[in-house]
Amino acid sequence: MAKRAGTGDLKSGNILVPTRACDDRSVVTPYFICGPTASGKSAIALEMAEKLDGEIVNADAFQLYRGLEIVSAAPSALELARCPHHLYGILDPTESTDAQLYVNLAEPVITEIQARGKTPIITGGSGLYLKFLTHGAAPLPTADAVLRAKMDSQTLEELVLQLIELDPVEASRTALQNRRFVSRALEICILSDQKASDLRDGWEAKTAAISSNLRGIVIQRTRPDLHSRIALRTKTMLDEGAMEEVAALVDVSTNCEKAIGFREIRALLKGEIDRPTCEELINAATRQYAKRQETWFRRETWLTPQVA
RNA sequence: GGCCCGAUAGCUCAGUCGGUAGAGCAGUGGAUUGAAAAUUCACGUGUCGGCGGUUCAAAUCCGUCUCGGGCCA
Repeated sequence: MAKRAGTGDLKSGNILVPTRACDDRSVVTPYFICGPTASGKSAIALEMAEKLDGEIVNADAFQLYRGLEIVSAAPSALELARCPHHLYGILDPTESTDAQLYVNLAEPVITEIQARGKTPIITGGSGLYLKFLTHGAAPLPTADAVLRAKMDSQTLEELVLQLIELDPVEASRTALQNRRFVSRALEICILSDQKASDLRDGWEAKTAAISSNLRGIVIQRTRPDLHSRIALRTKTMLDEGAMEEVAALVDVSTNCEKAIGFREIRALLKGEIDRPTCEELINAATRQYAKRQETWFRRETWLTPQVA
């Protein structure tokens, strides 16, 4: 395992690449394949796996789930057979997950692949998960379900006032209209009994140098191309069992039920909407998601754009 | 053929007493460190169906034509 010097208490994001200092050639640098949904990451990942003698590691928040294969557009059995795949269908739909949990799952898998002398091909579109994996997590307390439930019952204004009182600096940096961001900042203050602004402060500087040692691509397509691929995929999903899949998912975590298509297909199953409406709702949600992903990956300048 | 209703942003529609128009959705751009397929911010010029007319001024009133939808023949 290569440990980067000078990253201090960074828990992760520093074990994946050889350090420049020792230039450890025995560690195989992972290869990242990113891009918006429906851009064709899986196909390229398979190609790369064959070219680089690699194994594929999932970086998609919803393909982690078992029983959500069709809706989450996970690799098919045929694709899975072409090379070793990791972290697909490993969570129960009743479970929740988060970025740190993902890293905890992914890091051992990646180092193990490296230990076998194979190339980890990390592919997926969950920007935050990838960011945690590549750049590590700030030393912050983990989410607390009880506290979150309590905060969910408060108005945004109440939360904002509390944050301003506990940590005015963090409040000034936070988008105060964004309930998620406000409650997370507040949660950090309450759980750690420290200021979120202090805890987050040094972190960004520490991660600044990491990008230069990462390698990977971000797949780019024109919007019309991407939109037509999305429409085709939605149609295929619905034609090939997405309704049965959702019907079978009775007990799901609130996390899991946020999968695009889940609510829409449930409404279709209940007869609240018709098939064309369902398809269009899924398409629109997917297009919007793809746009957000493009915005996210645009900032990951270490990724080499690859026009598909 | 006669009568009635409608025609306004890509879509669905609002628009008061005449003062040249604005919502939702879609779309575009941004943010983003433990819910992220989440959450959130910003962005609205369009022959107001066409042509005439009245008026200082027409999406708005009048006439007429076109296209929908309905009712009566």
